[in-house]
Amino acid sequence: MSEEGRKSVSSHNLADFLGVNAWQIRKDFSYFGAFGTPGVGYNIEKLAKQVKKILKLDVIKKAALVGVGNLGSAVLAYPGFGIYDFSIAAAFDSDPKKIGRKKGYLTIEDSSKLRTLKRRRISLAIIAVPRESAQNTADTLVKAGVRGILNFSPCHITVPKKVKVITIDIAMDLARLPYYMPAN
Amino acid sequence: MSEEGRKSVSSHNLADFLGVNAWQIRKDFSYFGAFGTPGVGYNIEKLAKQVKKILKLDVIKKAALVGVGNLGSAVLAYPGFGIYDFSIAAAFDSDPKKIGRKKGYLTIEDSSKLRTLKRRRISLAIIAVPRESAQNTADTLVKAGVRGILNFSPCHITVPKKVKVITIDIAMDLARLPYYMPAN
DNA sequence: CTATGTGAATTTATTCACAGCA
DNA sequence: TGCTGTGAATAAATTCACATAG
Repeated sequence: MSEEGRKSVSSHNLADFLGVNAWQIRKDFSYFGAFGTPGVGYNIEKLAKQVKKILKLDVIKKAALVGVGNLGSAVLAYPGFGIYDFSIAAAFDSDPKKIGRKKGYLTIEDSSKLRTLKRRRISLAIIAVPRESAQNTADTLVKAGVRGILNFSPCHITVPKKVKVITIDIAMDLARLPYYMPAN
Repeated sequence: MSEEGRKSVSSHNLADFLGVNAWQIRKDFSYFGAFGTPGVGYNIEKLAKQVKKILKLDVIKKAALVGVGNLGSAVLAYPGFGIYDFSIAAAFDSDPKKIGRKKGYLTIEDSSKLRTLKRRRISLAIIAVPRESAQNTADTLVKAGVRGILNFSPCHITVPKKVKVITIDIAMDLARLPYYMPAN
């Protein structure tokens, strides 16, 4: 909306877009303070800034990718990170044939260099390695100071409480569909 | 647990595993009926069957993949579908260089053949095409009788009410991490 | 003695309705 | 007049506590 030159948006606009009710939008915002203008709506720039702050997206974050196979390559090519002010700042693999190769704007590094992440102030990582190596990779990442992990392996990963893991299990997401599909 | 030869599991076991409370497990199950044995717990085979039924996972489902790029290839190689009794039964691409090529156990078909899905009784699809073609692909899938779509493009897809779409936005999932990470 | 299943109590979330500001 | 922000009312989910079954 901001890119389209719009200046303000009402709770009703937002509600329609998201498929919820207007009062729900207002009530939710109100828990974090009052940042709208009665009779007008919410200033779009200001609202975006507030929401980013609430979601802790107000500092630009760098993420490392571990595993540059098919899935990892797809992550590197993913066009959607910019909108959240994220960037993939490093890519690692353990395959000697890949190490040193360029992939987009990044050079693939040896997985044994993961410990440099702390020095480079990279605190997020994406795990796109085979299931067998997922837990090992996670352990190494935690030692390297990583505090948030996005895990694409279909397995449970154990980490210290200070670290947050979000696992994306493609099969499980596919399996959610039938529940919402009408019979026949 | 079943594969490990265990026969029964208590609400407390399950709760520990999932990180919730035992009464929550029992209450949730109770909404769908009573299928435990007091003093013993839940029969594992029976429970799995019940849960699959509740989640509409009791019939084996076939899914089609559209877009065999990096992400699509990763989906084909994904080892986790079996546990939900799912299989990828067809793969499509619009790139002439890919059509006809084998990819694992599947031969890549021309996207213009998507309409054969109805005849082949495939009612689920995974969209792994570039963002620009996502809506078009979805429209074609809906015409071909598909009722559930797993969308990997970072964009909103509009479909008739009878069709369920689940969108996985990798960037958004990554962006969820900072909220749960302690400061510094 | 152990573990389920469920009413009742409690807590939390949603919805309403409207006062008040631009 | 249009839209926000919020107390109050309603609805829903969670937690407790215990009767009951193996």
